[in-house]
Amino acid sequence: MATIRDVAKHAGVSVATVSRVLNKTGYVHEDTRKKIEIAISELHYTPNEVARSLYKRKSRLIGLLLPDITNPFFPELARGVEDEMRENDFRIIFGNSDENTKKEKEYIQTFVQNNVVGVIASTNHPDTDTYRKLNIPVVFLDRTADNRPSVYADGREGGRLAALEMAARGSCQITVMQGPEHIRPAQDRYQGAVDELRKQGISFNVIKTSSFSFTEAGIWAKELFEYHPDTDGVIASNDIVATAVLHEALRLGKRVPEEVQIIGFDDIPLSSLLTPSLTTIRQPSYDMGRAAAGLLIQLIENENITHKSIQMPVTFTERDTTRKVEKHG
Amino acid sequence: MATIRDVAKHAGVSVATVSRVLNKTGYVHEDTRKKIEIAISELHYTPNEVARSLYKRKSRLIGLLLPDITNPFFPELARGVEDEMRENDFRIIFGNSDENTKKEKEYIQTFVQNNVVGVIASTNHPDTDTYRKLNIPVVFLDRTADNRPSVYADGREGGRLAALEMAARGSCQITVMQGPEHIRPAQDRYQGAVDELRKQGISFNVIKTSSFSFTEAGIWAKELFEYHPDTDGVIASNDIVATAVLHEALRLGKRVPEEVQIIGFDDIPLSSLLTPSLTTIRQPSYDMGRAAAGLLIQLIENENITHKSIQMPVTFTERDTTRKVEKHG
DNA sequence: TTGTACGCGTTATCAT
DNA sequence: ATGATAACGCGTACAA
Repeated sequence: MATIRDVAKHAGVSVATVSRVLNKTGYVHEDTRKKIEIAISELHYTPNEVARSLYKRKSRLIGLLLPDITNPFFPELARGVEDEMRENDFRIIFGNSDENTKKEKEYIQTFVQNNVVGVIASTNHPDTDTYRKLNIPVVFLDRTADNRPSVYADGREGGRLAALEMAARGSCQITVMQGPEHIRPAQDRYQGAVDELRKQGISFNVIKTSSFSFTEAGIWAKELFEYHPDTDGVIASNDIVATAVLHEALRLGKRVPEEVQIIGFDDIPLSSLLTPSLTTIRQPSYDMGRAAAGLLIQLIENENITHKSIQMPVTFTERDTTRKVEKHG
Repeated sequence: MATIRDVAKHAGVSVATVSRVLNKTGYVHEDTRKKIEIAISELHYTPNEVARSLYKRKSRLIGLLLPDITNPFFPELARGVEDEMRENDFRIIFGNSDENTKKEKEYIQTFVQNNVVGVIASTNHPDTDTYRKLNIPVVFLDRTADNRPSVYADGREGGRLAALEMAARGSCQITVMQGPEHIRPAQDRYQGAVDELRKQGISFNVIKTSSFSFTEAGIWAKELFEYHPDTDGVIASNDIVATAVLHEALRLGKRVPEEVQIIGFDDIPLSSLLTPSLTTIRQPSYDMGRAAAGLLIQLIENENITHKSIQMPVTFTERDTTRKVEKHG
């Protein structure tokens, strides 16, 4: 790899001058600029980001920490982050935390060791030293932290919407699936749904689920129809669980949506390809990723910005696991 | 952030000695080691990876370039790569190429600028200067390159298997979906299926598809049943397309697998949750990711290794979009 | 066993 | 308008 020195020698100037044209800083004669540009292209020179980063004590790298890219909700987020970052010439060091505090810490540490200029994290423990003592900007994505920049969807409203629409479509033996306790957005959804159901005086059952994994989803689904066989409406904690519930309902010979209605949460890409296609509360995941990246960039470029958070709207996305209804409301 | 100098001062020794204990190199008295270790932990010192990388001209970073993390096949690969890399203390700079040569080039360039020690790439153009002129190890993942280290599944055998099993289950009006022309593994599968079908003297139709995107998959599916309404067996180019075909078949009131059998390719996580669940040719994606990472690490640590490639086995994964059959063969 | 000093490739300051 | 040079934080000869 050619260095700035090689370029300088090749062009017959000093490294300082080369540096000036590279960074468009200070004055440099048009002719020498030309010479230098020629030298650069002849030697295929590209600046060493590492040396740059060492001197300036900041890189063009950001850290992205997600629970598990294998969960279909996260690739959308990641892609949003990536696109926005790429357009602004930032690159991403990526890690999966598995919601494991130790892994989180390790990743955050190596992020810092690599001089990242900012971090986007989806964590259940934003209020720990791991993040609090970080002296670079952090944006929390999907999971919120009070008083810290974050981007998340309105889970409560989502839960409310799900309950509202399900009730409007005539289910009266509703089972609400309560997502993992340690995942705040899951609890928000749950609360939103429960509040609305109570408000409407509709009785309901609850099934607790402790993860969002594909393999376990099937278990909760079985449990649901075993404990509450008369269920005629399921508000699932997310689309993965909803998919498992749909699968199980059909396996049991129940007609969907005639006998059982199902509403998911997230709107992952495959939801629309299921049969029947899944009615769900949509989160704008890709846009959330982009928004988080945009916010982080602001924070990076403008230290003293008011710590703002962005709550994204959710939308009831009607498909075929719910019955049609006349315009209501 | 504390530097090695701070530690040295704090411990009353020189930076060289501190460096020695950090890297476990050379001799250092037990007592001074103790002092230094105390200083390190008191100052919460962690070495600056950037300075290290600059000096050694190599980092602990590798570049991972995938077409699109939003395609459900890739998260598995990525996760495999990540797990193996993390266990070996490497971190990952990640990018999506969208199979776009320009983005690829840009990413590879910044990978180099950041001193990555190796690259894992899933590209359709491995035989370009972008990769050929790279003087760090590269492993091609999923997409092969002749004579260069790569990890990929046996697509041809997969196609053959699909045709074999479909024929054994009595479909005789088979439609084969031919994946995107520029994606080699897609063509391998296709060829494998076609060869077997020809060998068995079974007639078949072909539907060409030019992408693996969710949105377009539905279009090919519609096309399929429009052009070849008498199809009683579909060999899809991957699980996404298969899912769309299943969706469309059911929408048209066809019974699956009684009237139409469907076999996908990949075995993405949701395949088993569809109703009926999808029979498919499984690629061990996660293991492929791990294998690629493992191979890359070997290449990094041992320059002069014989350029080996790893072909992973595919397996017929029988579920409910194909009919049951007595043990055959 | 430990310390001094140089170099990794840049940028920025200060002369010229 | 341009050049010499001191940092940035670390690792390693070489000297002590």
